[in-house]
Amino acid sequence: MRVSRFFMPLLRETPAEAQIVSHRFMLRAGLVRQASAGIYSWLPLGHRVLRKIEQIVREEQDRAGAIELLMPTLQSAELWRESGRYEAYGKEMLRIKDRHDRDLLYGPTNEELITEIFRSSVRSYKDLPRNLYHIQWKFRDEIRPRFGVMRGREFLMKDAYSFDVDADGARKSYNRMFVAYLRTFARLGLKAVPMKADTGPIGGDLSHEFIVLADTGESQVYCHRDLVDMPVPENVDFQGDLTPYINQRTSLYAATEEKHDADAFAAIPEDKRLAARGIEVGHIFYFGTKYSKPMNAKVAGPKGEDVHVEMGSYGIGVSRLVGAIIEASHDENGIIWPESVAPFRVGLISLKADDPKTREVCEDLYAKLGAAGVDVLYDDTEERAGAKFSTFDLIGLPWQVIVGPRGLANGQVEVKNRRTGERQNLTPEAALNLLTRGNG
RNA sequence: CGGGGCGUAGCGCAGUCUGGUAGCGCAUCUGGUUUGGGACCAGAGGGUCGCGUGUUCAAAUCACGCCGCCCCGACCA
Repeated sequence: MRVSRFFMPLLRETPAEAQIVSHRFMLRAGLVRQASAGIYSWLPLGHRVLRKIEQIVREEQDRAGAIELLMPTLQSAELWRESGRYEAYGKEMLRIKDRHDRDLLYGPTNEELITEIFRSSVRSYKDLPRNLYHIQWKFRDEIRPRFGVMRGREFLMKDAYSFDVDADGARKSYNRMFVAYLRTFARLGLKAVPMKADTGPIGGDLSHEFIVLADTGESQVYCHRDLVDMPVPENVDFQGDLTPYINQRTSLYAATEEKHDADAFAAIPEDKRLAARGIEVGHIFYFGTKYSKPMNAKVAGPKGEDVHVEMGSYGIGVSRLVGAIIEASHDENGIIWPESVAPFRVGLISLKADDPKTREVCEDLYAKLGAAGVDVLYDDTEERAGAKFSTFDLIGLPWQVIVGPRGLANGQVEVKNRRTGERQNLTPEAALNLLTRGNG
């Protein structure tokens, strides 16, 4: 993509409403624009990041055996009356009437709808287990939206729902999501710690929140320090026994404030105690028959008896993750994207767009990087060099290739790593080689 | 929803107390000089002062009502 043809409205000054660093950078770098309180338009740069996160989430859900579908944003109130939550949910739920005066709602979550889909189609325990998920916009009419996309009213969420014939199976489904989440957050460049959590209005007796540690986090959390850098399971057999991965983590203390046990925390060796702020990026629940009973979701068991299915639900805040990643990865100059979610992998900066030699080298690199499958944002404008440097540091692409007459006099371009600040002077061929390595 | 604050050009703000017909910086456009870390000079464009009602010869400024947004608290992926 050429900057001269892209749509990337940057702000040089920070809008007054942005209080935390991720919100400031998201506005300044042109990732989002607020449409109204807690509701955002995603501009091209932000949209690319959102899609990349979504894709990683999708791949790890699929790997763990979950199956994607797509449910609507608007739901009929009828189903919610069945579960009793139409009354219970309160003002957080946005209620709408259609032209026939029928009650609709903008879904804050989808347990009722997925249960309806399941109960109308599945009859036998032989069709279990199943885990169905979708990635869809949700709306919760927060009393006070804040922190940009971290606490919006409209947000993109991955929510999965598991169905099992018994509690033992449900526990296995829960464990599969637990491990899938560890892998997902690691791929997003985050250190997320699973913590014992409050189940809230969704209910149930087994629940973990996945917390990214950040000073601006909304939750107070307590855990054993070793959990933070614990390596992520590789080459997982999701059909096999996952309990060792779970036990490894749940045997160490980790809890959010609601579930905090001061005595258990004090039992941790002092140098391993960690009390910190955190951002909740995922939440998994096992809630048994909470919805299958009132909504009568049953299958025939092995002996021909009717059993209410055992369910769990598993959320990841996709749009919130954009903010969380920035909170966890930035410096004073701007965002530092992990390679896996960067809107472009490489920024190609022409320092003198009207110099024939500079342009020739840039165009050649742009074409060859593109041909090698590398996402490149090529600044071909006639802006001044300093402005371009500031822009690219702000938008945080992992690599910058800086091309100008001064370097080309020695046959070299400069490759800068955004995270480390490390610079190398290389021939254009060597730069190309470096940036296409390991990029299929 | 309770408490506090803000709404004036795309962004950041001054002007409001003490009414007199709107200004600064950045951004934008034109011309010129520049050109490796947010250039300089000259000129230009851009504002129903959030909306409505009222007071007044006259309202960004005063009064009342409404709307929007932000911050602190209780709730949440």
